[in-house]
Amino acid sequence: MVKRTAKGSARAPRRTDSLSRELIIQTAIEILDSGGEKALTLRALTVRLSTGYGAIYHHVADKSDLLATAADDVITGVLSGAVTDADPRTALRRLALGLFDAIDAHPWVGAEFSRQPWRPALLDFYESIGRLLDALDVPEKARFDAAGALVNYVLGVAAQNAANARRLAGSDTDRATFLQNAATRWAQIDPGRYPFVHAAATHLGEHDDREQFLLGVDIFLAGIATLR
Amino acid sequence: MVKRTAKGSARAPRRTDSLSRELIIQTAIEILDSGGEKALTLRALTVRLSTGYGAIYHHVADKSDLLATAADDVITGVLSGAVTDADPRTALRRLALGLFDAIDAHPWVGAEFSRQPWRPALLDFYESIGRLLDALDVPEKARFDAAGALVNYVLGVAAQNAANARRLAGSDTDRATFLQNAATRWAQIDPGRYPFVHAAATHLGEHDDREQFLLGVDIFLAGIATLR
DNA sequence: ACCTGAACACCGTTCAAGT
DNA sequence: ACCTGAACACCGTTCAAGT
Repeated sequence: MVKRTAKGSARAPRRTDSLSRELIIQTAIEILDSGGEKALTLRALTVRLSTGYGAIYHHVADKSDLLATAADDVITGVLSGAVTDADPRTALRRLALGLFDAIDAHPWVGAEFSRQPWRPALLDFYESIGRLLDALDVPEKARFDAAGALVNYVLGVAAQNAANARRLAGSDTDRATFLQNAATRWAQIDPGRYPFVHAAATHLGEHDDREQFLLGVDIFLAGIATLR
Repeated sequence: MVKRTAKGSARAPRRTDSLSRELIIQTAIEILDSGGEKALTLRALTVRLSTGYGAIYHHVADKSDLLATAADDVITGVLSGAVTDADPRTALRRLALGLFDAIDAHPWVGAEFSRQPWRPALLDFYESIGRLLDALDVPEKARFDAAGALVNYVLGVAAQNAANARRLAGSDTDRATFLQNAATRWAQIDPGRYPFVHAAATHLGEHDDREQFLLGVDIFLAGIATLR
């Protein structure tokens, strides 16, 4: 016997969509995207969903479950869109760039996967890398280690992006002035003791994170070619 | 007028070394090494040093200052010991391995530097890398990006080591059974859909983190050689 | 089954008060 | 100057109680 909604029409019928795991996770993603990892608190979630703590814990094991699932959700679509019909080198670059862009747009995802690189959501990523290395004639044993190294590189960049985003979210300076500050600080470094670091400060202002990332991937691919 | 210590001899003269920034940081390092990042709380520090909160905040700005300085302290000696008289390739491998071993011994240091890769304590590291790339005839512009990529790789591995250590510290399973569990979980992955990942599970048990790290460095150096 | 919200056991940090 | 420790403003998580 389903009860009729006897009081459903009192007041403006506040949408009746009850709480669900999916809704909680989507809301968490919104909070994370707009305010960063620090902004996602259970309190913030209860307010945004106008519910209580217990309601959330009924659908979600704990906060780390919430964060991990949110990260999975963001990354899943990105990786499924990867096309692998191009030549292996191009496909690998595309794959790495796809992950870079997704993490660049959602830095908290980078922090999460750098903590938990073995999440099932990354399975397709590993599998694609492995197959592409195969296509590049990398021997089986080396393929495993090479894939690991490449993933470490990608997630290393991811973690740094996340750290940068956290720093920017904390202060009220924007990216440009942040880089400016960093550049001037680096420029003050003693050129006698640290000639390379001092010279590097020159390039800091004009450098593009995405391009630098891609150059790293290229170095990697060139190195992998020697394993054949 | 310096007061004479009139009551200094009452009871066993409990060593008179008063609190200092250095003592606080050394104690923090001990706590971090034995219990991981989670174990370092202000409470734990006050107990271990038998003092109050204010005493600590008198010598240290806040907890992140404490963590950063502790990480600096651990890494400083390691990098100053690096010898650079070997051929550049060997020296680079040695440098990377030195950082790997230090972070392997103190995983929380890896987490910290992956969050703050521009700490002054890493200056010598960057400088050495830059000079060695110079010795390898890498053009100046590419040298900057190549150094960044290499650092990203090293710190990416560092972050993963830290994450693994955190996971092991949390559970009561040791490293061997942890790898065992991971291997069996990976082996259950559908070999039809994920042939590479499934095959990789075979190597998981016999693989050595340090060796895999070094192979990554070698791939990198081989790739860098093509930039000449 | 699904939800509420007070309560609990923690955090880092501050600050009036002591010596 | 250096230290004490109660107090504050937060956390994540639990759980008796409601529907």
